[in-house]
Amino acid sequence: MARKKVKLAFITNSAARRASLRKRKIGIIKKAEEICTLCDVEACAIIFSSFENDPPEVWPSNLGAQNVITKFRNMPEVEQTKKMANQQSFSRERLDKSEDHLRKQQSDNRQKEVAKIMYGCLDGGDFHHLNLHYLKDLCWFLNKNIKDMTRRIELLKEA
Amino acid sequence: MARKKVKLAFITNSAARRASLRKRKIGIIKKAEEICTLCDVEACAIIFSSFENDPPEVWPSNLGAQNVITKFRNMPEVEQTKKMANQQSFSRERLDKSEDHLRKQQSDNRQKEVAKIMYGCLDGGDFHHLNLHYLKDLCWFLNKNIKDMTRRIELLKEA
DNA sequence: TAAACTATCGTTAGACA
DNA sequence: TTGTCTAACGATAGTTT
Repeated sequence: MARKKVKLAFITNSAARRASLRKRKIGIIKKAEEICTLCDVEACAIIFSSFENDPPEVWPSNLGAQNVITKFRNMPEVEQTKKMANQQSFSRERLDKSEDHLRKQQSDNRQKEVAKIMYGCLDGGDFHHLNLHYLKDLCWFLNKNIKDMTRRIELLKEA
Repeated sequence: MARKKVKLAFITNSAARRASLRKRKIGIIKKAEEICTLCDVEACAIIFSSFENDPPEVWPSNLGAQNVITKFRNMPEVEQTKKMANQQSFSRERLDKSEDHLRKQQSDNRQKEVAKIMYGCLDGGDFHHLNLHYLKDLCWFLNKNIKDMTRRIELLKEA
């Protein structure tokens, strides 16, 4: 995309690949932030580097991503795949049941986690000892709440 | 980004917002495909439209995303958040336990789902009755297997 | 509404520090 | 290795179908 039209294929040179990955990860996340701001969507992105001990890039934060994932999993996907081959209907039914159970547990876990964080905030604790990972989550969570509250204030103003 | 430098804020005009969302979703997914091809990463993206009955954009496919999500959830996130405030250690411990249980179930479900699809393939069934959603999943799954096999062949050649 | 178009803005490959 | 620079490539806002 610069100085030369790049061929869309695996970059064999691992230093160049690493450099490209680093830049493009930043690019994608910027795009994600833009679409979020401009169009007010809920979204998440997870990128696992192929370089073994790199941590995955998780956007907008660990917690933020998990929230979107939960919403995604709670979708009625079942409706879309229900009309599959009859021969598969039995195992499909068992799977659906197991998935429903899983989804319920996920919702419960999410609620517990969110509550825990909220309590942590309300405790008026000192957050200096928390690591970056957790702070990123917390930041996302607070931003989300501010956004929701702003929206509710706007609605009240209109009424 | 064209004809005019756009202000990075919520687009109040809903027709314009919708148009922007449509274009930018395509853009992001293209970027995701590129980073995947160039740098060989495992990644997924989920975008929920704020327009109510739009289905969410899920890339690379429903199944593909779920696979990445499972990998993400199986990460030792616990390690990163373990050293939180002591006052929270008890609920944290309970949560960890519950999360571990959840992860195990997710892995199990994933395995069942993948097996189900594989069996469907091996049955030599007719896929014409399947909907686009499921075909996208299947396509992703087969591509993944081809990629893995190609890699194994390359390794064998070297040896 | 959604395509197609295209001028303009944004991204990034390659070179260097 | 990562950060900065910038020419060239790519994405997209606004406009027209």
